[in-house]
Amino acid sequence: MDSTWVNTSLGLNLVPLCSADDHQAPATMQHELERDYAQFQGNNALVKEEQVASHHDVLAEELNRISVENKKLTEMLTALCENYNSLQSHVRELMITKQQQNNSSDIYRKRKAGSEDYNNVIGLISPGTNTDTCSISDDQENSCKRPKEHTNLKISRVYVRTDASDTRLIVKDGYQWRKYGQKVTRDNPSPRAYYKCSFAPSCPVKKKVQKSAENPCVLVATYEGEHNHMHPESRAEVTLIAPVSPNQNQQLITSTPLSVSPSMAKRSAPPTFSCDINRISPNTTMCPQETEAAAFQQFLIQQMASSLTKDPNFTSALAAAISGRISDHS
DNA sequence: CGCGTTTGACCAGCGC
DNA sequence: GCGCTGGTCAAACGCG
Repeated sequence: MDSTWVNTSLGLNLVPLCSADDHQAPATMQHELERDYAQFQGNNALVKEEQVASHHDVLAEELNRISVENKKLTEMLTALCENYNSLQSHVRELMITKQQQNNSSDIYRKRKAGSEDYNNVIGLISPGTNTDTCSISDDQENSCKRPKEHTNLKISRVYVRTDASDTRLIVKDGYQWRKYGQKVTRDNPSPRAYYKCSFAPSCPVKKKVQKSAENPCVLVATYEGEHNHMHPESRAEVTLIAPVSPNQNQQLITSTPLSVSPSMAKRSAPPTFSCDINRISPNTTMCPQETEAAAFQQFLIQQMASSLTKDPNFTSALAAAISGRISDHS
């Protein structure tokens, strides 16, 4: 990796340090400067050459030190990129493994397998409560649906973080939904709510919302079908809703389809995730695919930042660089 | 009064 | 065939 673009300057913009004892009157300081200048003029030419040579040595030493520091930072950046790539490939392998398991197993013909899959995905993407939410597109889940009714149904899931105490099964995604049923399922104490898209009478999209069995702070919204109409709002509410709001304590972050979907498998190249951070802010207009991509990028960035701060080599090198800068100026 | 929600009943698929 | 389960329907209800 080319290191020339890496700015090794810490940008501290330090002024020459002086001790507390040096707070002298300006007149005194000027007097000392004049005395030093007189001494300087009094030196012979040999002394001047020695001083220039000494100064040159100092500069050369400084240059070497910066070069070493630059090299060290470049190595760390390279290692970071390698870790990022390995993490990405690991996630991809997990997705492929899961897809293969789905293909090879008949359990997804069973109805209950669908809800088990919910929990598996949650455990895979957010093993703890530290992560927010994500979604996957899952065309393959068709296999666990009634084959006569759902032949070309597009199914996607969105995970929404909410209050565990919030019993409302509401996921704001900008569309208009009409609730037509609620059911308590066998493997989850939380009821499942059934919604139909009510924006267009002929819209076939349905939505199921249920709290995760493992993490009651997570709402799982399953979308079936595709809308045959435009989004009802130009500014969709598929947004991150600030948790400070007491009534709408929801944080919806979706991710790039992690995919288990045949559509993903058809792609010529595996999905890649750039390092651009698209901060999801309130009232951001984003389609579900865009929010998924942005959220997954953010998830990866958080993972990278977390691993960086936990890396003792990185923190020690950073501390050394800062202290080196300070000592140089003092 | 219109619209959305609630909730018990009903239907269909699946396993035993 | 029976029971279990998920999904859907529709009457009752509440709210603005």
